Amino acid sequence: MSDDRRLDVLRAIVEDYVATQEPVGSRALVERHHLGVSSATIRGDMKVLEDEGYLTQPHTSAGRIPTDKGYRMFVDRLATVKALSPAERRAIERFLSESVDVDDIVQRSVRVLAQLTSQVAVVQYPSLTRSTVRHVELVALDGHRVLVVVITSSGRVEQRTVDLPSPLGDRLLADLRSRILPVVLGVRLSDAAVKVADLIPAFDHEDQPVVATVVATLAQTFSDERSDARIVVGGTSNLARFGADFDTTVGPVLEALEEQVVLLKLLGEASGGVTVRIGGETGLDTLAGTAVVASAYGGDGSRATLGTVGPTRMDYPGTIATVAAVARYVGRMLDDA
Amino acid sequence: MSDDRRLDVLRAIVEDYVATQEPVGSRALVERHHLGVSSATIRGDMKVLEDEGYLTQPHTSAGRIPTDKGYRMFVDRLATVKALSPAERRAIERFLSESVDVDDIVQRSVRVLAQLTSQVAVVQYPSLTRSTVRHVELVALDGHRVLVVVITSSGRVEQRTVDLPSPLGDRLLADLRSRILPVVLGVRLSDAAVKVADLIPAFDHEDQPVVATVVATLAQTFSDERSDARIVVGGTSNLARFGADFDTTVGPVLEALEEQVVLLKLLGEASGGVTVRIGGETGLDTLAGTAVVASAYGGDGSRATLGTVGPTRMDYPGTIATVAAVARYVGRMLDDA
DNA sequence: GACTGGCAAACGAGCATCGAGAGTGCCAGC
DNA sequence: GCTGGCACTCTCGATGCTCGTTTGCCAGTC
Repeated sequence: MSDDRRLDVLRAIVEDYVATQEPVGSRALVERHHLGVSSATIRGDMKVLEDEGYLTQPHTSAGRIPTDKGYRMFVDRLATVKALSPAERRAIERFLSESVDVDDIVQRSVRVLAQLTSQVAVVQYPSLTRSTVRHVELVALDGHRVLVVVITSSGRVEQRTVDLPSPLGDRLLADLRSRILPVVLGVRLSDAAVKVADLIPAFDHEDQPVVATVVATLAQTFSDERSDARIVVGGTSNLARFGADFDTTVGPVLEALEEQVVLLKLLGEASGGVTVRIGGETGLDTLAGTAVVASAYGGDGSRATLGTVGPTRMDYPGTIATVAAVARYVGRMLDDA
Repeated sequence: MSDDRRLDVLRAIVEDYVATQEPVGSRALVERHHLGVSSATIRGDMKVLEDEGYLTQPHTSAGRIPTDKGYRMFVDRLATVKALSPAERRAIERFLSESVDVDDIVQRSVRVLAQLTSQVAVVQYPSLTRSTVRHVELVALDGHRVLVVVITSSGRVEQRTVDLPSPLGDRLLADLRSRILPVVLGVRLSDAAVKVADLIPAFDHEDQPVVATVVATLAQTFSDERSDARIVVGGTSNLARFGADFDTTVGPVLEALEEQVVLLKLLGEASGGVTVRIGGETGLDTLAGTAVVASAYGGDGSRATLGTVGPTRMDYPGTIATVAAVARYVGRMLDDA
């Protein structure tokens, strides 16, 4: 028995099922794809594929549909890479190139991704921890409060208000500013937090409480967890494609999309290229039937993850190509900026 | 015939229908509410109410459900104001009071609103146009680019990068900064744009092109439309309560929630207190069956709108109370900050 | 005059039945 | 190793039935 043909059958089934959303039977298969054999032979192959766990049937008298394992095999060994059409390429490039700032880039990537894949798009904000400090500003609001603003090399601006234990004079504020800047400029955020802390002893003893308060907030801003966890979701109306049943499919997905923590777990730590997680591989039981296609983007200064969430029965080659392309463009834009 | 009783009947029907989600018949009505009359009498009243357009029946042998007009009447004249439970009050106050900045406030209000109402929550970012300039910072990135940062009285930070036509020296940058600040500090954003433009002639003729570029960006940042239109949505998984049918109910709502323009229209210009829009009153045909409860929040410095989107068969008194309470707290927090 | 009890009529929801159609699994034969 | 053929299984849609709910109305009562 030819192993090759069995894999061809698996590929054909995945492709047909993705296209029609209906279980595919042996007859339909031989009609659509010109495999050189009869339906009976295909039936034999299908049986073997089912025994090996790549296919399953919803019920006896229906065709077969791929299992998660089947999709996995398809993605790993069977799918042929689909190049993006020039039109899509241009669409991505043009739309993203109009962005005016980081917020805008993220916003636009979500839109493009959702639009092109017809799935739910998820984009994580560029990570701060690896980027460096470009500027720090301290603004006195009134006697008792100071606004701390940190601008990073990735173009993000973080601000925080500090309530002071005692008033902070203009002289001290200027002093603070002039001492902080040279120490942190161009330094990685993760390291900057430590460096500013070292400054405290250099101030007059009586000023130290106030200075410490400001510095603490500054350090907190540097190592801000929230911004790292910030994620934007779009294209939720594409959930319509998931399936009719709200309670078992769409509901759980919507819930997952609202939880930052869950989302982060979903995107996972994409290492190099595009990562595909199918069904149980997402690590979330409630998301059976969904798959995640994710990719890291950006250089060292702004590394983070972006991707799509869709039904396991999705167009993997197309989705992978789109995610990869968007990740590439977004990365380029951030590194240029 | 007592008009009062008919209205009681309408109220009872709305309340029962909201509670059970099922058409309510005359018998069930007399059993649950101790109106002092028999079901036959109620039937008569119901008939009249239907003729007047407050009720309708899905089919002949079913009970009645309220029409949009019925809900309208209920909201306007029948609903008794439901005070928030102390627990809810505390929940709102505690959760919101932990916010560290404006982003956080908005984020948290969405969460609270969605949680307490079990509906989709929508919060518009505090408007910038009415707030004033608290600080302006110009940071030289390299010879050819300057980062413009504007901090507003409402605590928002807007930044923009400017590509310069020619290099901008430190001296000129400092000069620019020192001239801009006194002119715009404490001035409304809408007015500040004009004031900075007046500064250009004061500079050396050769410097004017560079200055003009920076000033133009600054003006643009002051009158930034995007931030005004920024809206955060949450609790979409509560759409499960809308109804089973995805294509006709949930889908369109999700689509509407993705479109900023539509959302803005939905929130509308809430004037004083809480505004309720029922069904067609939203002005969007695709959103039949949905109602919007919205309220303006914030003082002059940060006025904007927030609210919830839910099915017309919602707990109006509860939702109205919650929206009002959240709007009040959010407004207070912003005005304090 | 307003309310009540009773009753026929209307209608959807649920259930069982039935036939059509699709697909499988297997076997004997090439 | 592949093929045609055939019995078997199972879902899906249509049909027809019953049951329960609710209405609308009318004659009678307070």
